[in-house]
Amino acid sequence: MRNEKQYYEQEGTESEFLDWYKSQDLQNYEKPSVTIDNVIFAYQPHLRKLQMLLIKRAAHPFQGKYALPGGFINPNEEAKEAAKRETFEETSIRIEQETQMWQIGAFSTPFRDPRGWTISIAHTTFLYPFVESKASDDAFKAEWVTIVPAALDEEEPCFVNQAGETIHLNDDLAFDHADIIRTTFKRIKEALAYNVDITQVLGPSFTSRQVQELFYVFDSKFDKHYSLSNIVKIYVTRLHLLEKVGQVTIKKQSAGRPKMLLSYKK
Amino acid sequence: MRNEKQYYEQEGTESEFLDWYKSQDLQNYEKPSVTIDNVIFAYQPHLRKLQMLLIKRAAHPFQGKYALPGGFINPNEEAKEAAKRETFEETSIRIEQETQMWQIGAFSTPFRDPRGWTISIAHTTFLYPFVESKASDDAFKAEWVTIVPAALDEEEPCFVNQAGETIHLNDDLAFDHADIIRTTFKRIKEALAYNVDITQVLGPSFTSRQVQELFYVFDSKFDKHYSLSNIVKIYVTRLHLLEKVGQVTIKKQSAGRPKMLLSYKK
DNA sequence: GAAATAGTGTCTGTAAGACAGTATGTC
DNA sequence: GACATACTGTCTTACAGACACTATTTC
Repeated sequence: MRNEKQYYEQEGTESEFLDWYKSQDLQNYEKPSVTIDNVIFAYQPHLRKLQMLLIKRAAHPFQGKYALPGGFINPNEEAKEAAKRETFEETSIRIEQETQMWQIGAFSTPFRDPRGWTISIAHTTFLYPFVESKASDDAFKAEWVTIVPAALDEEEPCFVNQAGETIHLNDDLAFDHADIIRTTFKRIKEALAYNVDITQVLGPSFTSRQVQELFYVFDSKFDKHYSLSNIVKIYVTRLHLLEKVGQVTIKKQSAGRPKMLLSYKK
Repeated sequence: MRNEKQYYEQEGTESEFLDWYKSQDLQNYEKPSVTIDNVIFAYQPHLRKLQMLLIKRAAHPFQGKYALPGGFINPNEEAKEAAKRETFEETSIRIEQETQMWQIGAFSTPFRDPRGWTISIAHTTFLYPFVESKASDDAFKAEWVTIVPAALDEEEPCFVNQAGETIHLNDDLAFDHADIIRTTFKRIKEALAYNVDITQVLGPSFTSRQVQELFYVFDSKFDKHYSLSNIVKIYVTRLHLLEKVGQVTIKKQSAGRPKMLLSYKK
C-alpha cells in the first residue's frame, strides 16, 4: 500500500494520480460548514442617510437578535458569487456585476455558531440603487437600518431600525456579526485615504456634501466643520478618484448656489 | 414535520432547538475542505536578506512546483492556530504566540485544487528568529528562498532558491499560490504608511538601513537613494511606530559612524 | 589621513486643512 | 434685498523628500 501511494504521488502522471486519489475516498475527516456573510451598505435617498441591511431573527439560534444576510456556499462557487446569491435569496436584492464588493476576511473563532463547526467568509457590498427588501421567510425579516456615526473615535457606530429602536453592536447582534461589522467599518475607514469605492452607494453623481456626510459615518474627522473644498482638492485634483460632471441643473433644490456634481471614476 | 420545525425554531427554548437541530442530521449537503496557507517571511542574518519559505513538491499534484506551507484546518480550531500548527508540522518551525501574523483572506476560486473543492484561508507571518527548516516528509522539502525585489512597480518580485535558481510567480508556483503571494505583497506595501509589523523579522533591534532595505522589497520607492533620515523622521518622530534604543556598542562593525539602533514599538 | 558609513540640520515643494470672500440661488 | 448655500482662492502649518554638512569609525 505504501508502494501504491508512492507510485501515484511521485512516479505516475498527474492524471493517474488524480484518478487514484478520487477513488481513495479520503473524505472521512471532518469538514466545516462554510458560510458567507454580507455587510451591505446603501444610501436611502429620502432620508439622505447611509443604511445597512440586517435580518431580524424570529427563530433560534439568537432568536430576536439581528444578523447579517448570508448562508452556505455551494460546491465550487466563488465566495463572492455565493454572497450575491445568498443576498438575493434572503432579501430579494440583486447585486449587479458592476457593484463593488470587498472581501473582509474569514471568521473562524471556535464555537462561533452553536449549531456546529462553521467558518464564515465576510464581505461588504456598496449597493446602488437603494431598494426595499422583501423577506423570503417570515422567520427572518430583512430590514434597512440607519447608521448613527460614532461621535468620537472611541465610540462605536450604532443603528436605528424602522421602528425607531436603537441597535447596539454589543448586545443586539447574533453570532460574531458585531465583530464582522466592526472589522468592516475599520477597513473602509482605513481605505478612505486612497480608495472611495463606498461613494458608489451615492449613485452616478453626487455632491461634495454627500461625500462628506458619507465619509463621516466611517471617520469622525469628516465632521460638519470639514471643508468641502478640501474633498474636491484631495479626491478630484490630486488622487483623481472622483471627477466633476457638471452642476445640478434642476433648480428649486434649496437656497444657494448650484451644487457641483461629482462622480466615481473608473 | 413543518409544525415540529416551527416549534423548535421559534417557540421552544434555544437549547431545545439545538438538541433537535443536532438530532436532525442536516449534514448531508456537501462541504468544502478548508485549508490554511502561510506566507512566512524571515530575515536571513548572514545573507542580510529577506527570505520566504516555500515547499518544493516532489509529489502530485503540481509535482516539481513550489507551494506555500499549509494544510487542513481542524474542527473548531481558529484559522490562525491552524496556520501555526501546520507550519510546525510541515517545516518544524515554531511560530511563537507573540509573533505577528495577519490574515490575508479566503481564496475560493473554483477548481483551484484539482483534488476537489477546497477553500484556503491565507495568512502571512513575520518570523523571528530565523531558523532553518527540517522537512518532515521527503516528498515536500521546505526551503528558504531569497526575495528579489521588483525593480519597477510594473514588475513582480521573484525568488532565488538555495541552488541559485530563479523562481517566477507566473510559472513555478502550485495551486493559486502565486495569487496569494501577490496579494500578500500588495497588502504589506499598502500598510507601510501606517504599520511596520514587518520589521519584527529584524529582531529586537535593527538599523535604519536594514529598515530601508526591508521596505524596498515591498515598495520600490524605498530604493538606495531613499534618505535614511526620513525613515527616522517618519516612523520614530511622527508615527511613533519605531523607537531609538541606543547605538551599536561592539566596534569593528565596519568603517563609519556607529549605527543607531531602532526597535519595533508595542 | 583617506575612505567609508551614518547621523544632523536645513531647505524646498507639496499637500491638508482652515477660512475669508465671492458667486448664485430662493423667498 | 435678505438670506441661504456652496464654490474660489489664499494662507498657514506640517510633512515628505533631498541634500549638504558633520561625526565617528576602520585601515
